[in-house]
Amino acid sequence: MAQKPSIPKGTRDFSPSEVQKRTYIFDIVKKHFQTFGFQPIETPSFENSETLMGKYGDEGDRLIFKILNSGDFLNKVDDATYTTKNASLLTPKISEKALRYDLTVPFARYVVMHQNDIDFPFKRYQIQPVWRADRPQKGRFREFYQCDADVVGSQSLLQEVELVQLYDVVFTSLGLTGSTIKLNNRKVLAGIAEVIGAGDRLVDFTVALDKLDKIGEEKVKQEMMAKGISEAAIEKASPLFSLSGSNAEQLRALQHMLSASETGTKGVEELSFIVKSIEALGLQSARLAIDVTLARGLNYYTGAIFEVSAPEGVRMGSIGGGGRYDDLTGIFGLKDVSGVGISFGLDRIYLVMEELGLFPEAIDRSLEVLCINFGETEAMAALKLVTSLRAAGIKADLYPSAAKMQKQMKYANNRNVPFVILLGEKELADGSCVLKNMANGDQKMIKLSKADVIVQEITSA
RNA sequence: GUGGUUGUAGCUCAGCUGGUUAGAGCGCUAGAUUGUGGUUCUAGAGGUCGCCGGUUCGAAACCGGUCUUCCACCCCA
Repeated sequence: MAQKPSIPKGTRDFSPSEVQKRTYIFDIVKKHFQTFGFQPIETPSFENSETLMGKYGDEGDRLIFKILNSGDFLNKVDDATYTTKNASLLTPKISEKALRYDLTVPFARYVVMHQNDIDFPFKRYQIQPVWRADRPQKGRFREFYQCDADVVGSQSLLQEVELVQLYDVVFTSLGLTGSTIKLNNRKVLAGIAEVIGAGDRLVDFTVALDKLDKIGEEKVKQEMMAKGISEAAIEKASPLFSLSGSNAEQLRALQHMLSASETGTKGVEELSFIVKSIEALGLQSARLAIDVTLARGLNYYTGAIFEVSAPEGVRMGSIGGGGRYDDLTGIFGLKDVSGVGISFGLDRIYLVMEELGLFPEAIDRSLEVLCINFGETEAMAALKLVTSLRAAGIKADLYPSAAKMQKQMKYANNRNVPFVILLGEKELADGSCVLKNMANGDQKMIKLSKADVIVQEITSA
């Protein structure tokens, strides 16, 4: 007896209607990337391990899927290394390649390798799957698509402004109105840490601060304390916990608080520029909100930080994020190339849209008309008709065998086909066919010579 | 990586403190209906109870392991 097949945890199969819906999202996103002047690139599914390892922190290294070397790979390991059973020592000896963990690091590698062929500023977009050996949860998979748009080679803050616009346009097009684009700046965070005297604890400070909306003020303070941040420093930072009001009000408060910090002041200026520009330009449906508690990975961001949260009432983590990184290509030896990018969490966007019922109803209409098969001679005539309908761009098909009519009709019904054509002995005799509207049951007799009338009926429905 | 949770028919799930041949709804197949689907009625097919091992006269149920699902943490899209 064959074993029941299965797929690895955290991976998914996509059925026809799911693929259709995903394609719908992809197409909208791509369309807007292109209207903003971004160009597509693709990179390999797997990279050399050195390219990826150490770029995402220890946690990241653990989550990278390593690919075992081919051949008799254990033979090449010396006994000493082998017997230590130390994964971090042994892994580099038996694995030289790893699956892509995100699109940003491979992109940095790409820019460095192709720097002579690229005209800067380079605006590229990339939509490809990435893999993480994470433990799956809702909206969290081990294989998922990332969808990034980055600009490298320009320090202008106008790029940040445009990326906010891009988020707005894409989410509006998808019908995901009412999403909030949260904005922060790494320099502001650094400034705060500096002013309160916890400059050396920047990462611990921001990681804790990032959890404010989730675990509350008290627990954040506890966590900061546990990480060794002094009580006095936490006391100085406490105005942050109750920072509220409009973007302008928050900016004023930050400006005041950070006046002693050069970095912090610079950060506030950058935030102000983006906020004012967006106010002047206007957004279609999204809201831009300053959120000083927004931290994100922190690993390579140096300026603006973005994060998009799903519309109110949907339980889902962020559906997009990004930021400014001043020295991403530096790790591969190319200095002074500033970049800024955003990412769309397509799998999560899909889940949110499904939950809110935002996909167009006709999206999985894979067939617009089905011809019933009445037998050899009728089928020939039907196929001729189907051919001309297809030439006119109609998704048409002929049932392949002269099965019972009930069966054929049921098939049409299950496939959600809006029209059925009946071309049997009677119709063939006077050169016509019957076009049946499956939604209301109406039937029309139409001459076979007038295929354009049939096309008209189908497309206008 | 830590703690918890889930797994029974194609799908959604019942199945009592262990006790005959494991059930329902939906779906599927066939018929009522020899040129008409979505409604109705009738009949039928379909399950080594996730997998491996253990306890027991007897396990879907109890125990151990493993895989999977979902959740919280870590981290993140």
